Amino acid sequence: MTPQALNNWQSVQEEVVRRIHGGVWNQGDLIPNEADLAKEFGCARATVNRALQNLADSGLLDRRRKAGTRVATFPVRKATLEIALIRKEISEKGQTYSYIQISRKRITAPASVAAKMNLPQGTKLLHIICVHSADSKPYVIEERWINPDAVPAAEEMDFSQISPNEWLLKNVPYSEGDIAFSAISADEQVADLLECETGMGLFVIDRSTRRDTQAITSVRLIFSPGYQMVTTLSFPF
Amino acid sequence: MTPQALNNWQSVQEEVVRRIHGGVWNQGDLIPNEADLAKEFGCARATVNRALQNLADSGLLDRRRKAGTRVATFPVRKATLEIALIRKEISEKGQTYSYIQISRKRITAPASVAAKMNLPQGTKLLHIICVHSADSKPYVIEERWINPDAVPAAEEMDFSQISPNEWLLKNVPYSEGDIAFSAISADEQVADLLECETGMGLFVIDRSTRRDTQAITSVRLIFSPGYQMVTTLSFPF
DNA sequence: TGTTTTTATATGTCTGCACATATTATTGAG
DNA sequence: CTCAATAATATGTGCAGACATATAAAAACA
Repeated sequence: MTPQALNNWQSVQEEVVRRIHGGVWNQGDLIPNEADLAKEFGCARATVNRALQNLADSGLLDRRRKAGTRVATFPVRKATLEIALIRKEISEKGQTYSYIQISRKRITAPASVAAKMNLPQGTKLLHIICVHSADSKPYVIEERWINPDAVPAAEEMDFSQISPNEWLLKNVPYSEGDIAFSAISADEQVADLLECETGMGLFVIDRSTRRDTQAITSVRLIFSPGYQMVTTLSFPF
Repeated sequence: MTPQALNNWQSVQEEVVRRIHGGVWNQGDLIPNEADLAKEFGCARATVNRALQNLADSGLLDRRRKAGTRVATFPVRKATLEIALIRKEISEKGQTYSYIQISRKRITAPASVAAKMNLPQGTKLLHIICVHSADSKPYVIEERWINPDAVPAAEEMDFSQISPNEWLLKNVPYSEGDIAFSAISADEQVADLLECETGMGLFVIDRSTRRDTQAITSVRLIFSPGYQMVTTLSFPF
């Protein structure tokens, strides 16, 4: 029985994964080159290339020109997190979204914020604190700093109806930035806003975005106790 | 001056991003089809295809057969986290890695763990608690559950020298799984192990991995106060 | 008019070929 | 024997053309 030709990149990828799982090719092993695999699988080299490239992207293989392709020794797992609009995240869980603005000021940025946004000390920024709720229970605090030089329209914007999170995503899309995940203990103010006890461990996301090196905004999201951000450790197959 | 042909997928991608940034194409807009763009850019359709497909992967475009390609309305940001070996993570920061095992037992899995691992109530699991340190300061607690049915070799393994984290990655690679990020408050035992105060908010990663639906292991990583997991919100350009 | 079938179209992907490029291995000069 | 120039090789990517596939839109039907 002649084996069925693997003539699409998914089946080639599956076969390669199968060989790695099955121990045919072990960690660190050099696997045959694309041309040979193409001949063996009965497909074009481009098809093998796409499959192997995809596996390399997901960390299962290491490829280098001339050196060839080998099975990664400590395959780095990659988890992809989708950072969605808070309103969407809540309504997709089937919960009712609501939102209130707590405060809005135009103040001098604290040194830590200025540093993170790469702005000179003493820069005045728009500072907004608001709370997003799901089914009337506090879900997350949004503490937002906006650079009015980058987003002049923000100064006249009324954030009592639409959150900075949503407004910025619609009006200043396609920015790049850093994101950090950590934990803090709830101080009195935070505990009050989230209706929890002081000292509770809370999940925090810090994000700062820019566009062409100009700082746009920096935000700290403090989630209610028990919040989990979930995803899958995806390996291809 | 006739424009230089965009005859590689990266430059096509850049041009498309430029047009979106520049407002030539706005959120929700239908952009020209691949054949037309290829003609305009002076390259093959396959080249345009690769560029647009890549942008769709990163969430900037929505594509559907026959319906065409449009600019995503609320572009979902994707952050990719690389989940590395703890020892590697520490030594790559230039810190000295050390490791101690705190306890090792073979006990009945608590209901919560059994549920998460999709195992029947009352299953006996290998339970290991250990601490990874950086420059002699506690870095993270690893609380590990291993299913001996899936990994028989683990039962005879001595985890006082090599951590389960490292051993499993080497011996049961290529598994798939879930991962969740959250925060807890340090209880007395945790505070003791991490040499911090009780009640501190701590960053937590819960991970459970399986292979072909068979549960392999479940782990909770509890990080020292102040730990941040950092990455970039990548948009292509 | 409402529903099903057909058709047209944009993306998805394969093939075979060519050339580009990074990097290892070999060769040659000193 | 050491170091630099050169060749060899595996991956990276481009091209033109073809067919596959999903699906929106049009046509046919009840």
